[in-house]
Amino acid sequence: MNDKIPIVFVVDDDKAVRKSLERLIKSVDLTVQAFSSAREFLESDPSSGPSCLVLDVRMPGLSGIDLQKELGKMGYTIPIIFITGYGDIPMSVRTMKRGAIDFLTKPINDQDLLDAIHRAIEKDKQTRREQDEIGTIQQRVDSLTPREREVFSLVVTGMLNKQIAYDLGMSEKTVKVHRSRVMDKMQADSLAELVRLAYKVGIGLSTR
Amino acid sequence: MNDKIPIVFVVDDDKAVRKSLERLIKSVDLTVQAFSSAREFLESDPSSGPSCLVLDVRMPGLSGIDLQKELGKMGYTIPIIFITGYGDIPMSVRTMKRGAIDFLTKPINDQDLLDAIHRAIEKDKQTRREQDEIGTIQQRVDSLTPREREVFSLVVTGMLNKQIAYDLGMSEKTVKVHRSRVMDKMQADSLAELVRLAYKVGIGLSTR
DNA sequence: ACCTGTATTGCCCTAAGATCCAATTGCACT
DNA sequence: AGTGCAATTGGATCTTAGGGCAATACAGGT
Repeated sequence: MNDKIPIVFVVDDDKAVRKSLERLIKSVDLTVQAFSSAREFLESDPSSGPSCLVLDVRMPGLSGIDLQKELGKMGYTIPIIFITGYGDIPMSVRTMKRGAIDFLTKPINDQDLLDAIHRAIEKDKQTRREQDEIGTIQQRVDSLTPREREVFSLVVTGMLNKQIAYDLGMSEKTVKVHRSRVMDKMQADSLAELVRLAYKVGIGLSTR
Repeated sequence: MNDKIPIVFVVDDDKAVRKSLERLIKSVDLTVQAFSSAREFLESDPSSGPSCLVLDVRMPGLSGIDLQKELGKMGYTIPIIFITGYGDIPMSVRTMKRGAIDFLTKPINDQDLLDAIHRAIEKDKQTRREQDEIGTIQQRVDSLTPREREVFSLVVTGMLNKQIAYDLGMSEKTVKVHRSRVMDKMQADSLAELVRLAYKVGIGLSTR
């Protein structure tokens, strides 16, 4: 997934600006896909590879700010670089607080934009790496039966089979069986590994 | 440590502004300490309790921006809220990218500032909690002998005593002794706990 | 009625970890 | 020379974990 070619999305209602940005971005061998409205971007397929979004703040219909909020609500984490001709400080600060990578004012300095794009893509790659990893782990957790999950969460807190058995009202042997299946399904070859996996998906933290 | 009374530091060269900010902040039962220059703040004792910094961007001598950079270099993580009468977008964005909590323009809206202060203090509390925790763990790690540390880092990757012994060229018995001491010194009562501790100080991650 | 998946438990055996006691070696510091 | 710490190893014992084999029980779906 991470070895795909990065894509830079551009959303700006001004055709001349889009053309100019596309040229600039292509000049450093990045792939570009431009949209003339936020709506259009929202209706496109989300990228499966590393990407970022160069977004005009001010547009008719859904503004860049609105789009950022919308993507946030939807759980999208694509890094955003704002560009604008008519911004003010409170606006730039709000977007930065919401996680924007950068907020550039026109006239845009080409190098600043390209730097921001590269930072954004690196960040997206990192985010995707992490999300891929927890996604894989979560799938394994999902494959556990309810009982296995219970045993799992107690095992990773460091409890002995004996204690787990008492807690869940079952025999020690049963715990062992579940425990063994958990190790199998989670593809962990040691308790240490299992604890690490649990940590990443936030299991067994209730005891702290 | 975290139960101490929060302190709000104010750094502004304008006496009238300082007075006004002090009044505002005291009105919500927070403790304030004001400085008239960045230098003065830098030479004061760092706060041991939760705190934040309300900082004027523009000042004679070391500016607010400079102070932020300086604190960054020194590894200080105190949350900063900038206030300014003469700012521009690039400046606000740079400070936000460097981690500022907020960037407010004059005339300052009282409620906005108080909200930012509360966010900042909450964030500082959280940071301190985390740093306290890893500090405690690190102390324990430091109390380990070199050999114990080696065994430690291999144990938390899930290796068996037998394998560790082979890797380090010692007998299995010796590994057990070190392992036992590690558990003692780290105050871990289970392997799971030990792995968690290691994770927090970044030990045993080289294998991933 | 039959099959599958899940949950459960017993018995037995092996491997691994935890503890206690005891002893040797090497190094740095006094 | 003597002390103290770190590293090392052996032996004996006890507790845990893990796996194999077998069996029972129950719920759902075909």
